[in-house]
Amino acid sequence: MTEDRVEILKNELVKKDIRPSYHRIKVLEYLHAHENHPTADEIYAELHSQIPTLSKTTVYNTLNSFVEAGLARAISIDGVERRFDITVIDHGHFRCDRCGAIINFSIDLNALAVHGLEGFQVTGKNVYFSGLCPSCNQLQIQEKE
Amino acid sequence: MTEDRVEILKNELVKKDIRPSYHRIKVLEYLHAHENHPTADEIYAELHSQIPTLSKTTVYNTLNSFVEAGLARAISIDGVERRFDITVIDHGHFRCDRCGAIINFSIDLNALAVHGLEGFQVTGKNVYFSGLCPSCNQLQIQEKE
DNA sequence: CTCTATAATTGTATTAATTACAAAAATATA
DNA sequence: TATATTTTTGTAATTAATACAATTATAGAG
Ligand SMILES: [Mn+2]
Ligand SMILES: [Mn+2]
Ligand SMILES: [Zn+2]
Ligand SMILES: [Zn+2]
Repeated sequence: MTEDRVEILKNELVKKDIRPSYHRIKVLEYLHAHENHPTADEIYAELHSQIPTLSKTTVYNTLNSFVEAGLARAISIDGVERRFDITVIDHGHFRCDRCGAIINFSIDLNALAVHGLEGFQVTGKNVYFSGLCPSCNQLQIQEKE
Repeated sequence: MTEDRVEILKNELVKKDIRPSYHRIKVLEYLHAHENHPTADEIYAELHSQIPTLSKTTVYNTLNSFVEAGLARAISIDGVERRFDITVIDHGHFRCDRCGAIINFSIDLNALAVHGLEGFQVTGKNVYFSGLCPSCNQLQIQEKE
């Protein structure tokens, strides 16, 4: 990890009024390096192997503060565990029912016609699709033969 | 509960290949009477007061079988607990960050332009919005004064 | 109707994600 | 340097949901 890379991460935190502690930088770095929607536990497992003193509570606290500050977003597509995503711009999430993979897709939410939310202040939008990813779809077809 | 009402509920279950046991009819009846997206625990609490022998496991089993059969849908908008909805036709869900109310809204999902899911088989679609409902929005404004 | 196989239900134990909280360590400020 | 504040730790608690074996109810055969 180069010095200026750390500076960029620090700056990202400071801009959101989050003090750039060592652990917070590490969590943020992890999120940038793993955009496949990791769980808190996956983040902890990886970072704990590098930083043996790291506590799981710190990982949870850090992730929650990131979400609250709008630096990351939490997605709860399967209802079992929350996952974290450093990409906060609007996009949808597809979850494969078979292999569990979570894949981004692009959507134009502004084009979505909505009725019944007159007078509501909408601040968050999540679109979750589910089904079978291409490879699992193939496997499913082969099994039926 | 009139006799023919029970017959209609029974028929609804049989059509989905679910045997119409007493408990299952009661859970289905509850879902029709409470379309405000109850949790498994809320359903259990109410039915348990009428049927003291009812087990929570039965409520969970029943709800899961309803979802699997496409008779109801599960929504996990807050990431904490699953909620159940007897309305399976496409609609979005708004959750108020302040009072926790979950409100339906109508959407035209077919009009939603999606890119990045070529080759995927999409079988489920969920749209979750969040923010402030009209009354909570008013309260929020008043507090800031 | 009686017997038996199958399905449904119960109740308890267990799992697992997340939070609560107080003590300890680190950091910033005077 | 001394003190106040923030961060982190570690453990305990919470809680939604599932696992599973025992019990009860139901349906079909004879
Ligand atoms: Mn994403
Ligand atoms: Mn609904
Ligand atoms: Zn897959
Ligand atoms: Zn509200």
